[in-house]
Amino acid sequence: MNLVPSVKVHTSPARPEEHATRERILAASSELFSRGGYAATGIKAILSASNAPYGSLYHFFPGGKEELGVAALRAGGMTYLELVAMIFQEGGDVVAATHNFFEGAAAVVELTDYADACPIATVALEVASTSEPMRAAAADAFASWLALLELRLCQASIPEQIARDLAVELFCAVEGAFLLSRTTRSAEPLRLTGRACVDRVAAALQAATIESQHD
Amino acid sequence: MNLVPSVKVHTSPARPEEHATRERILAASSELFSRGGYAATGIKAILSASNAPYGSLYHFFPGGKEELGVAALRAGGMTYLELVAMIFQEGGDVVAATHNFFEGAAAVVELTDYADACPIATVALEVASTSEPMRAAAADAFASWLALLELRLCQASIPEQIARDLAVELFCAVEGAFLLSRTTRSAEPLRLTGRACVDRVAAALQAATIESQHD
DNA sequence: TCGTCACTAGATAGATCGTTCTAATACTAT
DNA sequence: ATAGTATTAGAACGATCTATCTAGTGACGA
Repeated sequence: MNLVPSVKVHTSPARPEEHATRERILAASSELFSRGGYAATGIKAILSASNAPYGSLYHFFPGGKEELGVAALRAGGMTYLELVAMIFQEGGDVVAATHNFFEGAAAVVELTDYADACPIATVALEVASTSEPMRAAAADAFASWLALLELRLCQASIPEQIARDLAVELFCAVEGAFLLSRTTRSAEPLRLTGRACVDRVAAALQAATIESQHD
Repeated sequence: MNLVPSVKVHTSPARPEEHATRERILAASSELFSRGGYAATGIKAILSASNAPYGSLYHFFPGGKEELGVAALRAGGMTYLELVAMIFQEGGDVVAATHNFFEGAAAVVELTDYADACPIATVALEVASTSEPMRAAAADAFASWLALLELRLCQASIPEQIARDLAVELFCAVEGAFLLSRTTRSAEPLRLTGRACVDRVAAALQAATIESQHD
């Protein structure tokens, strides 16, 4: 008996999320959905982009296109959550992080010819009134971003209630700027609202600091 | 010869935009596109919603669905421009107008069960990278709103450069809040960002007023 | 060695898509 | 009355959509 794993590892189901084909389908879906929307992106386009056959898709996603849409929203939500976590590091400077976030977003939008912005927004608006599972998945993704942002602002000594509101305001500013930037094919709205958001975070931070001196 | 128009007026081509069927198709398109998106809305759904046959659609919109999409974006842009003009009246209080705008939007979103928000945003994100005519139509609509908003802020004695930036910030806040409200099925984001925007307009107004006293 | 299971592969079905087509109807102007 | 134009009406077409189905492959355990 050979206790040592064989030379060829192949697709080992040891780790639950190691299915290469599944990941390829998911990555292609997330990208294509976020760019052209859910309804406009066909199954065939996803399969050819991920080099996978029909069989694999319905093997990994028995629920069909809608299950794939939910999974893609979740994947996009996780990816962006990690991006936010990367930029808004624990104990870091939230003002600088806000600046870096908007600058990074503006750079990405320009580099991708105004195609890649928010991985959720396009689909979220599309399905908000027509697919409850997908709407809920999008809402979960948004909520996870807001929760992390609120946490970081709190950790920067901003009061919880103000931090919560500020997180929503930053989110809305980013999403609105994404919309305007993609539509006008210009990164200026992102940079402009970025500067405004930096000012607001700085003001909230200063207000919180001054307030704490009164104690 | 009868110089007086006959009793029955019928569909008189005297006025260029009097085609009832055309208007019905356009209204249905604008509504359905803005709710479910461009790709997900079929021609048949539009025709049955507007009680019109195929023949009429391709008679009034020879360019097919894409021309209809462009026209719907233009129509939605005009409708919203009139709404902004209604709320931000010339010589009116821009702070109160900002408040009214967000409150009105929140009320509409709630009344329509989170279906009707921005008539442009969903389609704009969908087609930004795939249909240049529609992308341009959406950009034109956005630009017209921003221009009017900037004008009203200027007329309220806010310096032009600040007014321009503030208009973009307000736009982004509204659009982001629309996205979040529709996705989470709650009007709270709209009211929250509304309060923040009111504060910012008030601050810009006060700063402008104080600045003018130095002269 | 054989059976089992996970996955691959793509043909096929049935529905729906956007568009075009012919024909009929209504109204205007002469 | 008649010709001409605008509009209506929906059948029909080819393309494409999502989903299902059968068959085949390769790895692993008994």
